Amino acid sequence: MADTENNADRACSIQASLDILGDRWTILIMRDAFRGVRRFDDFRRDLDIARPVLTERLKRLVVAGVLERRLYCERPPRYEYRLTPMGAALSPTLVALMRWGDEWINHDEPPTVLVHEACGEPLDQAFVCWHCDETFTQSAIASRPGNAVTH
Amino acid sequence: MADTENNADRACSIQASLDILGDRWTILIMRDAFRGVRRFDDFRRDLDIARPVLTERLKRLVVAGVLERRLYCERPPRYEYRLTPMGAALSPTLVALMRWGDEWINHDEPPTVLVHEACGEPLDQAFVCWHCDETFTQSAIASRPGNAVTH
DNA sequence: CCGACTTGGTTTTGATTCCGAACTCGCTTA
DNA sequence: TAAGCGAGTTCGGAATCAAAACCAAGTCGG
Repeated sequence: MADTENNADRACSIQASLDILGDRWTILIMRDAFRGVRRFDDFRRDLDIARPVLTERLKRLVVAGVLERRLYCERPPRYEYRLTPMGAALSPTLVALMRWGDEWINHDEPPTVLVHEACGEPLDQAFVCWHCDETFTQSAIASRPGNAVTH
Repeated sequence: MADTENNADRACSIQASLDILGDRWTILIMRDAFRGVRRFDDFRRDLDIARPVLTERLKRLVVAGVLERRLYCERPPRYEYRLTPMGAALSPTLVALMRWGDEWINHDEPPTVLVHEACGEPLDQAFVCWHCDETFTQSAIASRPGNAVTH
């Protein structure tokens, strides 16, 4: 391996994700989308974001395939922004962020609790090894290069 | 509740987390910290980030309690930045981001795979209901206000 | 039929923030 | 003595941001 290599060059899915999500507003826009916000002005009011910035961010998210721009009224033409499956797949990321904030910043007063729909009890996020059929929140985790890299 | 209320005002742990992590560089800095990067110039080279920006970000992360600035050499004085427990607790967030990038951007060639240290098999991230003793990756999830908010 | 209002933007105009390059400081090594 | 290194600080100029005004297409109230 060349010694000029650095992690920024190396393919990294965190980097790739942040190329789409990595600015001050985008993750908050996605959070709102999860909460059911769909319309331009609702995003704008809710986030208190400047219009041109919101316009640009929504466009980028649509291009990235995370939101879909859909006509919901023909005359006058009105558009709404909805989560695509790719966007909906962000839920573990947002949940992880929320739980981290709950635990380390808002400590004893989590503003929102996620519950198992079937039983109504609070739920947790964890790592699972389907092979060992084991669940753990601690980090008994190692990493190795994927199939794109030979080791 | 006042109708001027919006989600930005409302206490939100995602918002709180992003107040610490929410700019173009911070999450990448944390990723590097997880990979074992500790020194100023290593971060700088690895991320190709401007020095003043890195200085400011590291300071903020130390103030936030996510990194610890530790003297590792007395003469000349040299400091390194290490994850605190609060910082280490970000691993589920970073894993979620990585897996999302794996699945939706890098599709068939995940650059890095996480494995269960005990058995070496790939591991997954999921939601768990300890009450029902059930694990699921799909979203059978509802949310309700936490104890800080009356509904 | 006229004017006010709504949604979903675009344009324009300063104020921040960012980046690159050069400089500093304390110390080590040749 | 000079050169080099780690860890920053100090400058401009460039990109980005926010606030406010403007626009367009339609709707509603009187």
